[in-house]
Amino acid sequence: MPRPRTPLLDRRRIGAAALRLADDQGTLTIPALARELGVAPSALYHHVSGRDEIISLMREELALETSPDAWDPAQPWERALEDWARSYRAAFAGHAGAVPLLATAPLGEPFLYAMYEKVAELLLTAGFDAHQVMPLINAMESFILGSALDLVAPPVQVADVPRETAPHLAAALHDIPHDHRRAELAFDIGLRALLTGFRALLPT
Amino acid sequence: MPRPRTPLLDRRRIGAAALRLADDQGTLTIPALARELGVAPSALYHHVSGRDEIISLMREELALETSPDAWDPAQPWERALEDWARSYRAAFAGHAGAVPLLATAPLGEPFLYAMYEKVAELLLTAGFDAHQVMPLINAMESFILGSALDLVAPPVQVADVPRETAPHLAAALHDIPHDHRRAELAFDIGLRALLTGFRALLPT
DNA sequence: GAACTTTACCGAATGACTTTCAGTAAAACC
DNA sequence: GGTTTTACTGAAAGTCATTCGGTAAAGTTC
Repeated sequence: MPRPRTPLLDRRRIGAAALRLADDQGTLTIPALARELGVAPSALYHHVSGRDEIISLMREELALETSPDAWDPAQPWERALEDWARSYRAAFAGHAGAVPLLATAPLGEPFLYAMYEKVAELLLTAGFDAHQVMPLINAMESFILGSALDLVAPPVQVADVPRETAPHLAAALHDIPHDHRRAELAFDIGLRALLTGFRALLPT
Repeated sequence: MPRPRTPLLDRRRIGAAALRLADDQGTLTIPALARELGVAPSALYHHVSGRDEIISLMREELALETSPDAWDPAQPWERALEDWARSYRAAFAGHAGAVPLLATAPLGEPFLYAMYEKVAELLLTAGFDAHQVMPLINAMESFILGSALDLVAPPVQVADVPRETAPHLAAALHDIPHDHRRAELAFDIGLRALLTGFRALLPT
């Protein structure tokens, strides 16, 4: 009830607990988060302005958890870009339950600028036109974010598709896995296509 | 208070009003939706099972509003696929405020099967391997959905980027518009890259 | 066309949620 | 040692989604 001997909360702990909670519950509520942290709900408001800021802290935590050496800008640009995209998506995939929460109040935050800088340098030194760099980064990010959402999307169920009215769809669905590999297949083919398309933009 | 002479509600009206409301308010609440429709909040529950179903109706309404002849499968596959992607994204862009709501409980609904069937036929007759078709569709969809979210994402502000610590990012941000054209540039370059990459998958 | 059933709404109530604010006592500072 | 700051609690306000019993019109059956 009084001030505790040693602080129970800080922004880092709040973000981490929120991410953990959202990941396995699929939702984030202040009472549940407070319970997880062993404090009263109102205590949180001495550290953050509200729920939205907690979600921002979750993204920050996600970024901190992602190892910064997951990709190396010194490699050939295609390989480096691919590694970046994969590690970015893997960060989301590691907290699939929280993806809907993280995806919707999107990514304009200053702590991402270091990442953008690294990718921008990569693309500029690879020879891309300066005017193309941000659109390229944004396109990649859109694909990655969309793929993260796809990860938690309900798959098209083969059984639901009437073979008479949708024969081509039924054929395309044949042998497609229904677990996480479905989304991975889509991510793989899309990522490779993007990289191929990007390469074609380079001056020869 | 009694039963009205003529019904005030049906699922179509609910979906349309919800989409309109979410689009310009950015949020969807049952009381606000009921007010928009001129009924008590509880009246809605005689037509839908709950808020989630209303969101599903919003997507259905979005699909209905999208003109089905926006793209023609009889055209060359690259052109047809591009038109499909553009009309798909345009549907989201026409209700940008509702995108966060529509994006998160995604697209596994039966009323989309007709669209999938059309695209599947397109890709199969174009000569793509049957095993590639669903991954290709999913990848496209992820990119489109991510691009729709990007539409409402706060852009990286050039002013926030310190030129000393992020020189390449600052260079890449030079001359990049801050309005909707930013997202369009990214969508354009990404879409073209995907199409180029897809073409490379075809057997010669 | 009268009795019955069904339908489409209202109003009130419940429980969960976010957020605010006035205490409170320990910590930190001088 | 006294004052101020800090980090919490507890209660309360306001909103939301959802449920349920009531009501009178619409539809249905004979």
